[in-house]
Amino acid sequence: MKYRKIPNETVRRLPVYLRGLAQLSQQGVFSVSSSKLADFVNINAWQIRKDFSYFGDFGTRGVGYSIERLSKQIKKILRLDTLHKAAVIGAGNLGSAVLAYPGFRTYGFDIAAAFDSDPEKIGKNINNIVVEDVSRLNALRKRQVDIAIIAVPEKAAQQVTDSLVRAGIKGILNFSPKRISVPKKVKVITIDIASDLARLPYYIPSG
Amino acid sequence: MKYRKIPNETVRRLPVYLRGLAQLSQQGVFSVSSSKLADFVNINAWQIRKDFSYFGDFGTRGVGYSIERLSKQIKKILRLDTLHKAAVIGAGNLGSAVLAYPGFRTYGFDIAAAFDSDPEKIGKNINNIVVEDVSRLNALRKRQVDIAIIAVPEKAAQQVTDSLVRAGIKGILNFSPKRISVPKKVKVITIDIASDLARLPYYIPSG
DNA sequence: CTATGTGAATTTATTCACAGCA
DNA sequence: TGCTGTGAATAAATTCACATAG
Repeated sequence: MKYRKIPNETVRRLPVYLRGLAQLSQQGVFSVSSSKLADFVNINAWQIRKDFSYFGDFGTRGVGYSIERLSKQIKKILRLDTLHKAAVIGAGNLGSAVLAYPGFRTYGFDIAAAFDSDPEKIGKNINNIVVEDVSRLNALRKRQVDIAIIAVPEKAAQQVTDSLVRAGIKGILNFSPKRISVPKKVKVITIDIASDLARLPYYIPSG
Repeated sequence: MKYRKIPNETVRRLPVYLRGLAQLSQQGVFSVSSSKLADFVNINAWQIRKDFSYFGDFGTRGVGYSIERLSKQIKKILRLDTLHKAAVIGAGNLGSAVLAYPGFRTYGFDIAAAFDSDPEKIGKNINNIVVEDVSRLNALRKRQVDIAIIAVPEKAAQQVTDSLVRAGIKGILNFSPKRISVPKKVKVITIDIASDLARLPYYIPSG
């Protein structure tokens, strides 16, 4: 293997592989070929092999990949081998859903705190987490939280973002459709639910 | 303009333009140039012009684009000019959040029904919609619902999908991380929240 | 003989640079 | 002059095909 820039699309697929491997592992399987994994996660076998090849030789020719070894490698690449603490900002419907969402455990995240500005919500216990006042966001640095999930109304998004940046947050999962500005050292990944829904009709044959 | 295949990525951006235009319109603006819109939605001006050029000549040289005209065109392309009724399957945390999500109105969707299998939830009123028994999914065809949003636990996803397909659903927004199989006439767009969170640490400098 | 790993070919998407119209 | 629309150039990602290792 020699060095090549890793495509963004490859990085996007790695978590999918990781989850597939976790499921296979739970089924008691120890080894898998690229074509088996392909069926399982619905991505072509050659794509899988190409993706892995950017990082090194993970498999054994004629045999396949060791699920444990491969999972460890992917976790390492994605930096999921160290614990990441995350905070949820906004304890409304979406924020509560995120707090209760079981899917994050798979990747080893610790959802460690929740914040809101509404006095009605502050102090409430959601899924074993007590909602704190959003004015205390600056304490996140000392609590070693480096990831934030923004689930606040659109108009509050930028202000919250600014506070998060000041609190030393390094990565943001943003559910607000509003573009948010951050210094370039901070990585933002946006999930724009309404836009995704909005392109569905395009693919639906009319009539 | 001459015919060219429309890139998927272009389709992905159209809803973003549409929302930007709606916001500008609300600010009382009637006309916008590609570079103004570029600032607003955070996409390059040349990208915007190229995207529009796939569909025809929307602008006026030297002037820019009429916001009303352009919005209408994009809605037509995305088939958002006809009403689409959508149903939410799963009235848990995520489903409830979706039911209450204000962002769909922007694109003219009518969230018309909600379903769950849990007797505790059936009959509950969430955001003015009464949760129905999931066994009644087959009535969706006659109610002219053509889009479904799946917010059920992973293990129920495929079964629910099969029912939806039988009920004549044409498009699915899928929040379940499990791959779901559908006949190819049905379009699925998946939002995989956990995977998106999982690639954040990759972009965060270690240490 | 099987399944990986990877150059090369192809396809897709982005970026540029500027001709052409208002 | 200002801003669109678009070929051509570049870059990125996917797909192929096969040499190579176990």
